[in-house]
Amino acid sequence: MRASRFHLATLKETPVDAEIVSHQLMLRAGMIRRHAAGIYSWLPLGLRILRKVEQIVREEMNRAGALELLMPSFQPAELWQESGRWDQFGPELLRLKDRHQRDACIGPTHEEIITDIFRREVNSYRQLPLNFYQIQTKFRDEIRPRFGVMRSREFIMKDAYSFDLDRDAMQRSYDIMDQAYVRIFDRFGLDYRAVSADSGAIGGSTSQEFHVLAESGEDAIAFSDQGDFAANIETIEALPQDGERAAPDAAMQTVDTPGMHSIADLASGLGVSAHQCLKTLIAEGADGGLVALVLRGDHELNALKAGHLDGVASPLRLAQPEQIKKRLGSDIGSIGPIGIGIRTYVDRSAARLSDFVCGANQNDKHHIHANWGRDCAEPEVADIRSVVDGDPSPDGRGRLRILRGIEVGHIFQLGQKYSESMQATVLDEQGKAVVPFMGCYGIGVTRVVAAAIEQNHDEHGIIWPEALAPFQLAICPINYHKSDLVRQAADDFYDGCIARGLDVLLDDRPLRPGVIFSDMELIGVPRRVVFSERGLSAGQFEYKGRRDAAAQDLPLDELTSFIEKTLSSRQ
RNA sequence: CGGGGUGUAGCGCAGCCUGGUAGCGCAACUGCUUUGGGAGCAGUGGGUCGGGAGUUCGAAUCUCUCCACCCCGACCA
Repeated sequence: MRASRFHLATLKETPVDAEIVSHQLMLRAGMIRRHAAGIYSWLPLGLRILRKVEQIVREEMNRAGALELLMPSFQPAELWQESGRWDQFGPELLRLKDRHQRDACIGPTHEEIITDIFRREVNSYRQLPLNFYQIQTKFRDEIRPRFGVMRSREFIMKDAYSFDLDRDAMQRSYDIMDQAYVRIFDRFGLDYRAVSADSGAIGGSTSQEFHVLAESGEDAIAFSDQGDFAANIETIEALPQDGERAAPDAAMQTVDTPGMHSIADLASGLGVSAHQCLKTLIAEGADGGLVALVLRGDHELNALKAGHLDGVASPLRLAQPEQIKKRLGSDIGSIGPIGIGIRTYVDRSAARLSDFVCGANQNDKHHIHANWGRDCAEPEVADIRSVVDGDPSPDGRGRLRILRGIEVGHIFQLGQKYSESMQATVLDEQGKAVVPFMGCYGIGVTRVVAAAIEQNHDEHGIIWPEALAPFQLAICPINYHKSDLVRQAADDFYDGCIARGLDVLLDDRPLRPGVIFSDMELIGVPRRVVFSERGLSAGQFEYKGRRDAAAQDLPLDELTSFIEKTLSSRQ
C-alpha cells in the first residue's frame, strides 16, 4: 500500500472526549470515527486490524471443527418470547416494530436464533456434536456507552454455540473451545489470563473468562501465587480465618463522632485502624424491605456474592439514602449492626472481630469496644466481601495476587436452558427424543483491538503485536518526491516486498521526515526501513523496530535477507 | 434513570458576564523557500454560533423550551 493512496487520517491533537488511551489512539491514528454515543465507523486502517483479529479467530475456530454461518441482526420477538428472555431482558435489548407492527429486536446475542436453526436442521444424534459460529454485529443498548469501542452499543463479536447429546459430551465440546481460545489468544500475541467466572445473565454453570491484562482493565482477577487457581475476583470465596475470636477486653461505650462519616474519618478520628471498624451497608431486600450487610472497614462488598443471599434482591441494589434514613432513623455513616432491627448478614472477617467500632444508629454517634454475643446476638455469618491481595487461595495452595484485566472472551456451558425452553430435540440411538446440551463461546472482536492497544502503547502511539499489525513494515523514504535515487530505491524495495507477498506501507507522501516518522509510530507499524540520499550513497539503509531505542544502519546488499530474518524471527 | 457539565469552521478553543461587523491555533487549499523528528513566509476557502420560540431597533451573548454529547453513579461482555 502506498500512503499517498491510503486514507491516513491521523490527528495531532487528542480528542477531548476520549478518556482512555486506546480510545484516544484509535481516534488519533484514524482507525475509527464516532457517529453517536457508542456507535463507530471503522476506517480503512482500523478495519485492517479488525480483519487480522477476525482471521485468527476464524482459522482457529475452523481448526477446532466449528462451522461458520451468519445469522440476522434483526430478530423476531416470537423467538425471544419462547425462550422467556423477551420479558427478562431489560432496556438493553433494543426493541422495535416493523411496518406491520410486529415486534422485533436487534440481536444482543444469538442463542434464540441458533436454537431455532438447530431444531429445524438437526434431527439425529448422528449429527452431533455440532458447533456453529459467526462473526457478526451485536447491538446492546448500554445505559452508558464509553471508552470508545471498549464499551460501545454496536460491536462485533464472534459467537459460537455447541450442541451435544449429554453433559459429558458438552464438557468435551467445551474443552475443545477452551483449547481453541488458548491458541487464539496466544496467536494474538497479547498477555492474557483465563479465569473461572460467574455465568451471569446468559445462564448456565461452568464458565471461564479470558482477560487481556492491562492497568486500565475494568475487572479484577486473582491468581494463586503457587497453584493454578485463577478466577474473576467477583466469584472467589474469602476463606474463614483460622483460630477463635478474641475475648472482649472492655465494656461497650458510645462516643460522639461528629462529622465522621467514612471509615477513614472514623479510624483517624478515634485513633484506631480501619480493620477494627465495621462498615454497614444497606441493600434492598427481595421482599421490598432492607437488609444490612456488615464488613470489616478495610474490605469491599462483593455485590455478586451478596446478591445471592437469601432475602437480598438479586441483582444486588444498595438502598437510597432517603430510604435508609426513613427506615433506620440515622444517616449513612452512623449505621451499625447493634439494635438495627433489620435482617443482618455479617462477613466472616467482620464476625471474627472483638472490641470493634461500629455506628450506633444515631447520627454522629458510634460504639467502641462492641462485641458480638455480648452487646448483640451472635451474627448471621456469610461470605460477602471481595478477596484482597494476600488472601489465601481457595484451593489451599498459596496466596492470591490481584491483577486488572479486560474481558475479551467468555465460554459457558449452557446446558439445556435454551434447548428446553425452545423445544429443540434430537432422536437418540433408541429413537427417543432428547434435549441436547449447549455451550456458548464469545470473543469481543472489536474489544480485542482496543485491549491490544491498552496493553501495548507508548508516548508515541500504538505498538501492535506482530499478528495484529495493519502493516508488517513501513518504508520511509526521505525526500521521495525530490530524490530520484531515494525514489528508485524505495520503489524497488516496495515492489520486491509486494512480490514476496509482504504487507508493507510505502510512505511516498511529499512530507518532511518528522511527520512520516510520527505517523508511522502513531499507527503502530512494528518496524520501519528508511532510505535517504545520505545512506544510499554510503551503501546503507536504516532499520528500526517499533520498540527499539535506536535505529541501526545496515549494508544495502543485506536489505532483503535482513528483512526476511526479522520477519521470521519475530515473536 | 439520578447528579454534574458542554454544544461557536474538520480538530482544540476564545468571545457570552456587560446585546451592536464571529475570532485564534492546528488541519485544508495556492505559491515560494525549506527537507533526518509533527518547518517558515505570503495568500485563499470554510460558520443555520446544536434546533425552535421569545425579549429587543438589533441576539453567539438575555429568557423559555427541545435535542445531542461528555463526566460520576447504578447496569453490563
